Amino acid sequence: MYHIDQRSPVPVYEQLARQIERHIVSGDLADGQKLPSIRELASTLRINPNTVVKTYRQLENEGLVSSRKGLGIFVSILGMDLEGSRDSLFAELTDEYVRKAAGLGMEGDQIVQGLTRRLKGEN
Amino acid sequence: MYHIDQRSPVPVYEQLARQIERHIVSGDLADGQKLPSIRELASTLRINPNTVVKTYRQLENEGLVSSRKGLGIFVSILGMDLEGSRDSLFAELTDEYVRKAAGLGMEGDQIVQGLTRRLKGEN
Amino acid sequence: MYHIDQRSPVPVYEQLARQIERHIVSGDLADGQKLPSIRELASTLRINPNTVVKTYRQLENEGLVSSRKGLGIFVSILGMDLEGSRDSLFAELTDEYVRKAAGLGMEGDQIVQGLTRRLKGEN
Amino acid sequence: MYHIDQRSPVPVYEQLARQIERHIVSGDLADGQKLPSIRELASTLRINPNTVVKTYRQLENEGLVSSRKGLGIFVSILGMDLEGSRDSLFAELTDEYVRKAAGLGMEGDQIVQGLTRRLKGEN
DNA sequence: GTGGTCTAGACCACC
DNA sequence: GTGGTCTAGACCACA
Repeated sequence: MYHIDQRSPVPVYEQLARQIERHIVSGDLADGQKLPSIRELASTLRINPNTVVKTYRQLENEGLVSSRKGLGIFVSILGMDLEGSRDSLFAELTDEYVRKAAGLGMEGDQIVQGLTRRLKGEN
Repeated sequence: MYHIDQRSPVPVYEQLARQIERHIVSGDLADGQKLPSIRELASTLRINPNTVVKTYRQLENEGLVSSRKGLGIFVSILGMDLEGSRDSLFAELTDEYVRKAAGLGMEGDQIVQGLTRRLKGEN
Repeated sequence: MYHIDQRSPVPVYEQLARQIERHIVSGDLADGQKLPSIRELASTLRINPNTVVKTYRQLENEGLVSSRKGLGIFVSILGMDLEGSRDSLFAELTDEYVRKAAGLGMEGDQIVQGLTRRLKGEN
Repeated sequence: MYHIDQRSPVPVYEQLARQIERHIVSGDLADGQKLPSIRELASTLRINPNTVVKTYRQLENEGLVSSRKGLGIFVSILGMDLEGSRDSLFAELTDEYVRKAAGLGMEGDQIVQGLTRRLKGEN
């Protein structure tokens, strides 16, 4: 479900938070839905439970989830502009992608073509 | 010339190495060309010379540059498949991009459309 | 356990890496075994922790060890041809030895005899 | 004639000095014999003339050669115990060899056997 | 506690 | 001037 790269310099809790954030913003995780328990998620991803705690705390600080003692962690996005957030995150992703591809000497059309080909599984 | 984000979790020496790598692989820095001296680059980027040393050492381990005492650091890509490296790096970038966008609930066509729109500056 | 010659032109971190490499390749340090912590080894050898970091980093680049944050550095030689590495290292040592002895005017038999005598402690 | 490893941490002038020392001690270079001129040796080995100067100066400090202005550098080993020096240098070489091989888990007999095999070109 | 990064500043070898 | 090594000491992330 989630993909963790232990060797990445990006902290594990950060990688996880960003992935969950995308799932929430995409609507994949609906409002009010319960997230996996800390122990369960830690066990599944083979990471330290403390790391999951940190992830959930961060998401809570960002106002994406809220914890209810004894019950668990729940998606909590009342009144949030989901579509706006999604577009904003996608714009960030895209800019980073274009910037790095530009560093490889590629320009607009080439990037689009390269992406299209890759999506078709041609290379 | 190079852009360092001090707040990124990616180490400074790694950010720098990846940017120089792209410049080399893109052909922007030709074989045999001299890179900026350690002290000069450190001064320009306002980072410690040791950090630049670490960057150059990493590039040397990757076989992209070679250092000559008293002379400097030079691009050294004899017998390297530049085009292959470029394609490989682009494929990595693209896969990461697609994976993250997929987390936002987007599929192939939507991603291409979103990228195209962004490149046209429509949003 | 390890012996560092501060006056040698060979960098301290390199001396240490080569000695640990031999211990690993010889099987003295088994796969998965934990190496001494950076601070501990630095303290024992009376060198700066950063120097040990450099040693461990080099061994990691060579694929002999792998580090896990908060846990330590571990021997990691999955799928490595240990015996081949050992033979290769021994061949290097031997060639260097023979080359230098040849510079002293000694030939095959004399070298073997000299070595044998020295091993017996006769001189 | 002489073999220089530019990537070695051992300074070039030191590598060269040790090789010439061995040639002198072995009798290969007899007393009074003229060494190659600085420019000639530098040109042959493709190193900086200053480096050869440093080598010759070091050998002079060790009392193995003496320079005569306008004439050149000459082997000068009057009254030296050549055989003793040779044995001493060989003992050093051998001890270093045995120590490193021991680090690979090899003991006396194995080392002798390995050396013999290598000399016969069997591996 | 662990490893990892970064800074500051020193000294060395080579050109 | 160049790169290379080492020390000292600080701060961070992870377990």
